[in-house]
Amino acid sequence: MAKSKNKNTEAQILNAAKQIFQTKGMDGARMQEIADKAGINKALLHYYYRNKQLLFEAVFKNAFSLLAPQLSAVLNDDSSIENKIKNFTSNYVSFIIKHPYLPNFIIQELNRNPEFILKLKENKDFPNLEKFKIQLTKDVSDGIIKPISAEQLFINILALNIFPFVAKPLIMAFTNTNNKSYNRLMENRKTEVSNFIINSIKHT
Amino acid sequence: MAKSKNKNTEAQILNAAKQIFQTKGMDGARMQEIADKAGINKALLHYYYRNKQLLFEAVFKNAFSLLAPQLSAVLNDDSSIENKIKNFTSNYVSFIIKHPYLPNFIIQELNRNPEFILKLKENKDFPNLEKFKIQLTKDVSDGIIKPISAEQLFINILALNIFPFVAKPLIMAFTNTNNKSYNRLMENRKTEVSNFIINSIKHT
DNA sequence: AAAGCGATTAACCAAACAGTTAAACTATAC
DNA sequence: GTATAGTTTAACTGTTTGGTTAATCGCTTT
Repeated sequence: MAKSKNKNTEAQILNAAKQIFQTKGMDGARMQEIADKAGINKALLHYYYRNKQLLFEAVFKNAFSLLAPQLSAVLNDDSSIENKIKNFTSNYVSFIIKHPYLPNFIIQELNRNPEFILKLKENKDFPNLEKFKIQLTKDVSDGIIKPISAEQLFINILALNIFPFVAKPLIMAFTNTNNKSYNRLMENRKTEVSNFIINSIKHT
Repeated sequence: MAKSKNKNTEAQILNAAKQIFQTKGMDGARMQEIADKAGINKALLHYYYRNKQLLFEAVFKNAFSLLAPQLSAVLNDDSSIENKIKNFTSNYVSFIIKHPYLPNFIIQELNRNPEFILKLKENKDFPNLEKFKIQLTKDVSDGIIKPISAEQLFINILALNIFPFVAKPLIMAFTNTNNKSYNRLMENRKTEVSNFIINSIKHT
């Protein structure tokens, strides 16, 4: 515990920073608290990451790089629209359990600083709707799926999956659930949501 | 401008505080900035609201008291489920245009401090699902609506309506839209979303 | 063994910040 | 007009915070 130092310090910092930033946000986070959680001196934070802003950006980019592949997977694999929706919906809940603060963190910080996303868009792995759009247009003209724009459908998929986690405290209050029963609700959504979407768009 | 003082000072403070807190959050807001926006001395803030926390709570409760009736209206009026969904969906967009930062503010601050909602739940105007639940159960057993739990349907309605505003910067990036074209998308959702929901739940 | 060098620390600094104080201003009542 | 009470301000205070500095530690090289 005392001797395992040096090269993994950077990772320990990033990990501690992740926890603090994701729960408290940029403004609520304290460099001292991050240092404490990493078990190091505060000056060492500045040694590895010059200042708070750079440390924050490292955390943010790392967080986004976890979320983006989840979305790109839906948009770019070769299965049917129906399967894409089913897979994404069931996978997303499992993903969130591993990273409960992530979507809220990303949304909150992008609202605080919307220009930030421009940097992310330059990345070639940034989720892109083109393929999904072509596939959907074809399914619509083939009469498999009722007319709907790719953008609207994509927004609906994201909304139905992500929102319940982002607005968890609010929804818990409205539905009078505790943590346990809320998780049961979310577990049910793995199939509930995809059925809801497919019911809506599939031609009968 | 110089002489209209005294009794409306409190309102001016609350209004300035609203703008600052709702855009920057509790942690990002500065008492000095609120005082500047209200055009008064910082000490006067503490004269009317003893400290930052109390000023924040006044703003938060005020914000929530604007949102809650929007939801209670859907849940408690006497029209059909279908009409409720239609009305809420078209009204909500208009509501947001007047209060663009409101849903995000509430969600963000409740995540920061989930116990806060307990105070709000004591209020008798707090949105309640009971009536909606009874109505939906009846419609389901009458074969008008496909089986779905009131909680899940309610979550879906909220998600589809609120999420696009909460996650605006993110969705703008994914859909490659600017402010103008994004607003057009939102405008379309006034009918798009209610059709999407009704298509999904209505028995054919 | 000592020179060299990256990693780590304790102590420090200046700016930012929430909150306080005591005085000044303003209106109304006597 | 002056006493009174509520309102507003300038100046101040104590603390928190991001960031810096200079010294020390520990490892490798020679």
